[in-house]
Amino acid sequence: MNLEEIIQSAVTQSVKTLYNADTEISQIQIQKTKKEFEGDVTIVVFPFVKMARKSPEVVGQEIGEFLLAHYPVVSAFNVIKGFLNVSINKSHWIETLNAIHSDALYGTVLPDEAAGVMMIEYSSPNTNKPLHLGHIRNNLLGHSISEIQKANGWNVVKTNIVNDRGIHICKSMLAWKLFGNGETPQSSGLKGDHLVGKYYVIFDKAYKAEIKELMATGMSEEEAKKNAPLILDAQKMLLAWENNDKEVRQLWEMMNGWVYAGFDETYQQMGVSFDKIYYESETYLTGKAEVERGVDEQVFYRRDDSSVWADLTADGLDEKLLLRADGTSVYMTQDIGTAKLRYNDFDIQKMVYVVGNEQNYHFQVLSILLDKLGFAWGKSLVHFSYGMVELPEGKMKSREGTVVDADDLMEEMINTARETSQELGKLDNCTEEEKNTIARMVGLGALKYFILKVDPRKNMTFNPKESIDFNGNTGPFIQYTHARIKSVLRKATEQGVNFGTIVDMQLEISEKESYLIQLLSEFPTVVKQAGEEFSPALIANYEYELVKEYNQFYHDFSILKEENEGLKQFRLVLSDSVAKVVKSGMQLLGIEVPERM
RNA sequence: GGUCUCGUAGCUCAGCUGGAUAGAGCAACAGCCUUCUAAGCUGUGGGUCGCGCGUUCGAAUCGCGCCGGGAUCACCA
Repeated sequence: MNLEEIIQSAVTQSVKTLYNADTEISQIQIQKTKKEFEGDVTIVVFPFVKMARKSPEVVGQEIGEFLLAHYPVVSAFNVIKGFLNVSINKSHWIETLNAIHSDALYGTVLPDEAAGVMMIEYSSPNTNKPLHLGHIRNNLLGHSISEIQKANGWNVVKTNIVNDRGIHICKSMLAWKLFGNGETPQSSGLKGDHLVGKYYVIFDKAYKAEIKELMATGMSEEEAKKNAPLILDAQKMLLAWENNDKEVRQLWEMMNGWVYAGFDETYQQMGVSFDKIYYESETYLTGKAEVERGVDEQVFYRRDDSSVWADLTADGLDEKLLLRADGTSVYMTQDIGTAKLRYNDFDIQKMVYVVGNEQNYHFQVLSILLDKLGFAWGKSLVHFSYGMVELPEGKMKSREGTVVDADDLMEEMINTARETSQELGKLDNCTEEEKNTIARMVGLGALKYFILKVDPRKNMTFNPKESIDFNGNTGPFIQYTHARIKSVLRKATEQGVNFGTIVDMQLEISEKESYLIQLLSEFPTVVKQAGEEFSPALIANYEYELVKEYNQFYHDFSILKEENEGLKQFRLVLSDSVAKVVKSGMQLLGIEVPERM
């Protein structure tokens, strides 16, 4: 029984004995005592006032006395207004710390035989341009959520669907063919995805110029857009691709190859990975076949022009196109095909799509369609819908060149971390290699924490002019605390100090110390909640609070210089436990923590 | 226009399954390194929780209505 359960049953018993009334669990509200009051946990007494027919103060007093008399974990209490503040026996906290310290996997649940597969799709890039800040949020959330669900006992399969076909990639291909002069990543030194992105931009410029020219001859904008030679050529190329034209396919494979090499580098730097990657070029045909099956089974219908539709009016939605009249597939078709392949490949119990909130409607529809097609998890698929990353001026726009490039940003962060370390002279005794490793950890830690600490559902603002902080509520602050603790533990080892289980349950520990244990004891609940709510932000904010408290403790108390041997060992165990929870919490965020910094 | 979503300090964000005087960080100002890492600690100032009504012993939190921002309602992905 954990503390909350103990208190719950204690309160139930008190109310029964004192007022002869039954209480439901939901009526017993237990919260952490606010800092300005004495005590560890607070019981809200208002719900019992009616049963007792006495004032809140009296009820609080009576329950408090009962608890104190009958439950040894309770060491004191006070009542303020309708709040019963209860102090918990120090020995309970020491026992709790011992339990935490001896549990190597503290806070995480290993998947057992019965645990199902949770497939998590994230990243899902197009192959026509490099990754940007929006993708960073997606990737970090996807990776973190995967780690969190693993910690909650799921067998997680991380997946990625690469949108490698379609008109967008043909645009880059065409521009490269026309204007590229055979440029390659090798010849130019450009990262493959950036090189392809460059030609996507070149296409767009040339295309716009053509539109302008056509409009000068009196054509309307709409017509010009449809009739510009470049777009017509791109469409021709797409058709050739679909018809397996050898030359087009070769060019496509070459340029996509460049992009994948580039993406791999970015993913590696970001620290994200996938267990299974799908490509739309390999799934869209399956999608078409599934849609045809839907027609056969009469869950979809075909119109006179031979386009295929799903009628979702019964579900309160519209009719949705699934195949065009010319038989080509749309976005939805591909997602159905991908789902089918995944269904065949894995025994999926829960499917999670990490995709921006602009696609809420799409996933609402997809869920219904998959359900109609008989996928067990269709109805319960999770669209982990996250908000956009915006600039102070609003949305990032590639046309206006305000897109924040993922590679650039990461590099910038790492450089800043390196400079900061240098200024502070922190790593003077380290090798170049160690310095680089730490700069990378810290720079990326700052970026990742900055993004993950905010509620994923909300839009967030990134100001490129203000660099991401390294002080305060930041990743480096948390990493720094870990490094600090590790430093103390190293010194303890050097001095031959051993610390393990605390045997003296009567140690005089401070409020700050017992509060730290209380915080540590919340970690498993936070991990569970983060899993249920799909929120890395809960972990991030928890980590911050823990570390903030620890730093106060660190400032106010001596550890190695403490003369009382029992206390010294207690503080080492406490510090070690904080470091452990900091590390595993950060690991759930995909952030590494250094031994020194 | 329909649907969804957000609005908390100058800025970035917590708190939202109703509970005490609404919290952090940044920025500003004032302190703390002969002591385990000062990327730290302490203090000061800073709020009509968008507005109004309702439910309640109690509302930033729940409901309704406004106002303001965003998303979406494609034979785009």
